[in-house]
Amino acid sequence: MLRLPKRKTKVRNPWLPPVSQAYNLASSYELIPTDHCPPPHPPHTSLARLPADKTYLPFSTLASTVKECASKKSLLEGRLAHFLAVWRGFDCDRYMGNLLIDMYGKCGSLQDARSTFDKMVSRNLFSWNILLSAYTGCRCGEGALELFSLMLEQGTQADTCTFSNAIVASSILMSLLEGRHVHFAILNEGLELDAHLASALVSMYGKCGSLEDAREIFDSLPLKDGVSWNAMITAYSMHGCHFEALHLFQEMQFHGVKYAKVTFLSSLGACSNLMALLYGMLIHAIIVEQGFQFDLSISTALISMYSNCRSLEDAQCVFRNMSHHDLFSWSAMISVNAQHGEDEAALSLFSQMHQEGMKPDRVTLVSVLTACANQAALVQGQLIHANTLEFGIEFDCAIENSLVNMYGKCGSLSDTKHIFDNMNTRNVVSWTAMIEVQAYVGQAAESFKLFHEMQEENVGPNDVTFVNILSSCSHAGLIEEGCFLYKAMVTEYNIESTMEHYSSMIDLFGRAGRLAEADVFISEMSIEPNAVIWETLLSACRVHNDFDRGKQAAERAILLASKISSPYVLLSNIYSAEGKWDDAARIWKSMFERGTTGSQKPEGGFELWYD
DNA sequence: TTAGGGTTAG
Repeated sequence: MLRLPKRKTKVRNPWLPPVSQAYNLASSYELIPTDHCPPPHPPHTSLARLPADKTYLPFSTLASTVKECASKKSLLEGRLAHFLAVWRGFDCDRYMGNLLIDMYGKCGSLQDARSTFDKMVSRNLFSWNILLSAYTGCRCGEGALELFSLMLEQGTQADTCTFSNAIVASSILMSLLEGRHVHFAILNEGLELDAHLASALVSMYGKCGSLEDAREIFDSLPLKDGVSWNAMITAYSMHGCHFEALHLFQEMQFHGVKYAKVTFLSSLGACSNLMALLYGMLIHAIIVEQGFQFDLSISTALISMYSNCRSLEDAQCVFRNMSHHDLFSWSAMISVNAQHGEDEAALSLFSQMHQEGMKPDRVTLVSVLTACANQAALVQGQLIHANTLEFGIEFDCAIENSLVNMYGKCGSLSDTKHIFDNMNTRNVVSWTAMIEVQAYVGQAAESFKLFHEMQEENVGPNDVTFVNILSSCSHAGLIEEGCFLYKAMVTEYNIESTMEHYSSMIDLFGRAGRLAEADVFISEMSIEPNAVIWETLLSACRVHNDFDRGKQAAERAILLASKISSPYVLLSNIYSAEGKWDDAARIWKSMFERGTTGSQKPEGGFELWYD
């Protein structure tokens, strides 16, 4: 690490008395715990292995060592350099003190940074600013704002760097009030916004939910750099304004601003949310053009984007083309496969990951347990359950929820109950998973009991809880209870009906043969019914021999999803039941003519880009 | 000589 001048005299042992004295001195500065004896040999660092004359290092060499330790985030060597600075008496120097505070901050040791600052004989604006950025760097917003107030109290004049840090501290705390106070102070000082300060303000207002303020500052900037653009794009994506985020992405190119990794990650997130496959592919092309395609986090974001845009094949292609995989990309691909119903592939990826020596974390386990649940792969699920602690993962609510789901779907009710009953904390997902299991095995009474118990324990039901409880009513033929709960969901719990709720209600009426009521329910839906709704009605019509209504439902279902085979089959069954064999044959023929299901994507692929 | 903004992926 250090480049030292060669010494002519040989020093036998560098750790003789003078160093011990320095060590004690360092201990008195709380650099080294006082109960720690001086080491018989120097600590194992590259700095310590250097010749003895390191104890007589010139100031400039020590200063650059401290800087290097800061950039390498090497706390141990940084401490040693501090120790040597104390020994040489350089620690009283303000410049050295500032460097040391910065080093400790960058190495994440806020306590050391603070104690070095507190022991400084003389401080300047740099010292305050460096300590402030140490606080914000360690995401300690409260400490940073306290220091900011202390600084103003002591009459130190703040500059743009100080304010910039105070703004960052407010956004760490997500405190719009604090942020506005600091902004007001900046205006009061009459300071001009530089790029740093402006981006910090844009980001703070964005994080605190005041997009108008963020945009106003962004628009007022005469010269915007990449960071300002990224701050604004991130603000939009954070608040679901995905169109605006993508619009800025385009504008950025128009203004000739260079894209950065962050830009790609947030814009890919926007494409994911909008399910904008074509736009996502366009961004993928730019990523490849600018050489970002080998970045692990960008590749993982691409996998996620393609998966959300329902293009599993493209997600797999990105994964295949990665030079190596980290925990994030493995977990993403396992989760993507599980989400697309490719549970066997998810399990095989998990074992491949294991073979390659990659240890899973809790997120991986949650995904792989979902795959086990969907596959009803009890043995594999049990194996993963048994190895959880061995993977170094402690049981928490999320893992236990996945286990409840897995054992439930695998039909092992006693294991499900055992896990559920022994959980330390149960959230809405835990209760909902348990209600689903009971609904699945047809125990409506049990699911109602759980529904009441969860509320007694102050856990409110969510939209998914209602999907399961309604499905439980439907399976048990409890029409009135189902209608009552649906009404309560909308009026008392203020939960908006989703397509799943509507589908459950149609199923509820349909199973009971109350087809006219189901029809009325569909006509009163607040959203346009999709193919699943019509198909649910169609199956009920087939069971209860209401052929005319069934034909109408089938027509609607086919109109909305012409490539799904089930409505054709059901309609042809209706015609067969009526003895209309020609019509039945006509439907079969049109089903084959129209082809099968599959996602549509533009011609050509990007496999070639990676060659 | 020393400091500051965007942290996004499962």
